[in-house]
Amino acid sequence: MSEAEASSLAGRAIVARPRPRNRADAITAQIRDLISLHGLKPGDRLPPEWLSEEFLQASKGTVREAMKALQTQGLIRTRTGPGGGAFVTALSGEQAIDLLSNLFLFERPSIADIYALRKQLEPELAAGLAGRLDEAALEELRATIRLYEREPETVEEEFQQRLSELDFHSVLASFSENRLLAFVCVFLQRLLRDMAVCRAIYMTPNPALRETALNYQVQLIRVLKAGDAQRARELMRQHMEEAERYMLERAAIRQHEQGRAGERHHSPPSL
Amino acid sequence: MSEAEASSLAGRAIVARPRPRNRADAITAQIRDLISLHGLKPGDRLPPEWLSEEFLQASKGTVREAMKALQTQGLIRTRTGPGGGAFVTALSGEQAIDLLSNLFLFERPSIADIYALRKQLEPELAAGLAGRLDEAALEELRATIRLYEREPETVEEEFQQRLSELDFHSVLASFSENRLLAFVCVFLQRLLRDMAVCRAIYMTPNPALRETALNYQVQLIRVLKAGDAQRARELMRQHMEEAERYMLERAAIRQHEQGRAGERHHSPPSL
DNA sequence: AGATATTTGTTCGTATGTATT
DNA sequence: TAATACATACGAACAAATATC
Repeated sequence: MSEAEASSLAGRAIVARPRPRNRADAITAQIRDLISLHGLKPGDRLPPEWLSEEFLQASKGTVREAMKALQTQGLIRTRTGPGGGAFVTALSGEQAIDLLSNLFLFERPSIADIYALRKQLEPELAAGLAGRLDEAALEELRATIRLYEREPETVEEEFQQRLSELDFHSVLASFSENRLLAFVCVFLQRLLRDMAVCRAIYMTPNPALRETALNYQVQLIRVLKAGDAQRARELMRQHMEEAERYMLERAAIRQHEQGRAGERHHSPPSL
Repeated sequence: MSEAEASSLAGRAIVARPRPRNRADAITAQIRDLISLHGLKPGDRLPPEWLSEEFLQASKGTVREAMKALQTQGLIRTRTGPGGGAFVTALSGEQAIDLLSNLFLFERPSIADIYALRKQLEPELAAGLAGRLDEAALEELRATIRLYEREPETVEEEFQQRLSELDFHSVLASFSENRLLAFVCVFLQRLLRDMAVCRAIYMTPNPALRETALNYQVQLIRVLKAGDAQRARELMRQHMEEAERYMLERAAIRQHEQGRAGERHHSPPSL
């Protein structure tokens, strides 16, 4: 069986598209199909005739609406002026995370939920990087560490340092050859960042944790350079477990304090 | 420090929004902020005055464009008729996966990439479910298995059975209390489904694999019912490793065959 | 540097469709 | 059934951005 046959068969079997609710949605699907059918790649310009009112049998406003949908899906971007028009783009990781962040807007995962994944994935990420980082990459990691090397003086600085600590993990992820793994890790970090509880926790000074985290990361850079995958995995695993323990503990204390105060802060979701 | 202070501080520190490229984008952001600020929840109706041309200082078409963006982000849905309008919704898992699928459209992850995550996550998922499934859930799993119990007779049936096999994992995920973990697992399954290579592999008959997969899943249901988390984890780990081994092996064979034939099928991305 | 052509972005008025009461 | 309140769609004109000559 050829690739094409397989593709069409699978396509028939899998994609059960919902009936479009209006003209704009139908056009969105139509243009997506055209892109797919013609194998357009990022950077390619959409032929203007595909977007013409005559071809689509819709007015300019409706077509614009469809384009806006494709745009927010990260599939195209438009440019004005001569030679402008709609161009195929690849959805960026950041944009994808922004879109995904809406998924857990109203029903946030718990700290334990997030760490259940981090504990599994970040060690693998670290292990996969052992012996594969060049000097420039190592230096970038060291530079990130330097941002929280010194004792913080203000609450704001404390907070910024914690964010940089998370950044360390993002930078690490960015070096992974497994884009999928990197993406999920960065997404998990972003979820942590955005959680109100975590943000509050991040602002409570904790010199001891800072010290040990720093220690982990210095060690990690060393074993990554040495190419010891097993040791890197183990280090990260310990780091994750310690971090989770700390976060859960602080969250419990906070909840207890708030319970005593009798206050119920239903903080609005941060979009 | 209060929750509100923490939130605003963090907000300032984290969200560095790119300047909107046009009026519609600005309105999109503005409305999102209004929803967030007023703590609107799924089901709530957006006050019509927020969408009025006077308030937003924009025309109908532009406002509509902004609404279309919010709609494709899964944040609102609109209803016609009296009492209709724009309503806040929670982004559904399916819609989120659809949005995410665009991320790896042009640069697909490899089978190894996907299994690097599946191997870590699915065993945890299984372990977390041990002893927590009621009879209805167990029955749903058994029903899924029945779909590929019998020997397939046609290629199409073979293919459908493989999809049902993947469905087993989706159903399993749907029972998890960790929505985040469930989401990532289902997304990984979807990535596998959509890969052209996998679809081709799925169509090559393999009675032995079907048999062992079935065996794994029957055993898994048993230990889940018995509440043996450790055994569930181990079973799933083995199943994942075996599945990966098989997929990689078949992919290598396929590539070899195609190399001999001298053909290069650049299959268009399936949107 | 400045005029010009091309293409997206925005507006306004109007008309039609659709679901509730 | 009819009136109502809302979304959806159209089209012509105008504004803004940007590449080319």
